[in-house]
Amino acid sequence: MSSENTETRSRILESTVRMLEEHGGKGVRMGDIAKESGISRQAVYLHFTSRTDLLVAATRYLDEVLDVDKRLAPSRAATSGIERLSLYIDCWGNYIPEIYGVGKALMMARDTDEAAAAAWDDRMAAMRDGCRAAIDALHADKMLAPGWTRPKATDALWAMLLVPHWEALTIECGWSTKQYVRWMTTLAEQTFVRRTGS
Amino acid sequence: MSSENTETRSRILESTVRMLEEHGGKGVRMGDIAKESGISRQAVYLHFTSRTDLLVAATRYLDEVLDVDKRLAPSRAATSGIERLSLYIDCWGNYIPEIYGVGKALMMARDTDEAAAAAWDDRMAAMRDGCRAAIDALHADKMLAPGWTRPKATDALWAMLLVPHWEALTIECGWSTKQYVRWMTTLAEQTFVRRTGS
DNA sequence: GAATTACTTGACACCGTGTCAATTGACACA
DNA sequence: TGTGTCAATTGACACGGTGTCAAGTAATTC
Repeated sequence: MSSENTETRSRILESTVRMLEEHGGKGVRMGDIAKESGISRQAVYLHFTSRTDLLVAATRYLDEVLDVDKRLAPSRAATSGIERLSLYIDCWGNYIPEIYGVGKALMMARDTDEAAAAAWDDRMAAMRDGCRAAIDALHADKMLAPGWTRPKATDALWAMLLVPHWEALTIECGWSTKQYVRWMTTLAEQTFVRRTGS
Repeated sequence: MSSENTETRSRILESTVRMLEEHGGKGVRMGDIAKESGISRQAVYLHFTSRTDLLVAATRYLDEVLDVDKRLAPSRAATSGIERLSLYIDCWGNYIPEIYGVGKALMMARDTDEAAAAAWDDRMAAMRDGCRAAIDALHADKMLAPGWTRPKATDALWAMLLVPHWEALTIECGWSTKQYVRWMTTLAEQTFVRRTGS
């Protein structure tokens, strides 16, 4: 059921993403999604076994639409650690606002639903891999700032890139995505890149 | 009702804090608190109008117990901006683990309860005041790093000190409070304190 | 014309919060 | 000895949202 790819299934996913985006991930119920899809509430359960299942599918769907792999390509192709780091942050910083609605819904579902927690943790683990890769690249260049072990640097980079930090700066403080990306890049570079006395 | 200070009321508050602490703020229901207080569920509602009301009262109660004002005194008495900044971070970093359970519960309640959101925002605004004061002190010393306006620096400091960042580093990554405080202090200093070419 | 598929309708169980009304037991004061 | 009051108890219930179940419908296919 959740593996098929019917027309209706896609409509549900589209509505879900649209509504979550619109409402910042908050207060969107199964019934609302059904209505938006021009379908009965129960029909949604014909395609997704639970709200969490739907949310998880929605993130996957969105990742496909946004072509995450393509977006990450530049960072992966970087020739230096510094470049890799800044391209990764750029990529991530522009990605967050696009997945924020769905992500927020999933983050909130975490509180009560074990499966949602696992799904979100999984995504964050993937993000962490990106951080680790950037730190490793820096290390390979012998450009990792002194005082850091690679795991600790990965922890620190990962933590500063998490969604709530973005949320605070953009949504609460009103920073633009551009400002956010600039600041996180600066912060990461001043933190993790060895200072060469030029 | 919520202003009185009966024996039972205190027992409820104690149980609430204890249970939230124990369970990391998750999955503690009104009935659980009642049971823990040796009281019926309804009796809790005799002292607190709602779960949110109870949570808010619990944070206040905890602040009293922890004597927050006293803890903040050293930072307030600092004679330089740098000192103020680092003492504030030290204070905050040691405070978070003690209020984490209650804070987490309040943060989670935010999602569905307007009043909880307001209460938490209020606390975060207070924390922000501390940040602003530290940045202002730095500025007064002409030690605020170039490139920062005071509001932007306040935003950035505030955001990096938010609970989810602490949560990621300590709970998810396993850093100790000491490590967290050291790192946040370093991070804040390297970010906001002007570098004097010594 | 019978079976299959996708969907609808409506009822219902479960959970946790919050409300209500009737009752109990203790203490106070007269 | 009663009367009033106060804190708390008991049990029932409403509400909102998720998830389940069973019966029915309408279109497609063989």
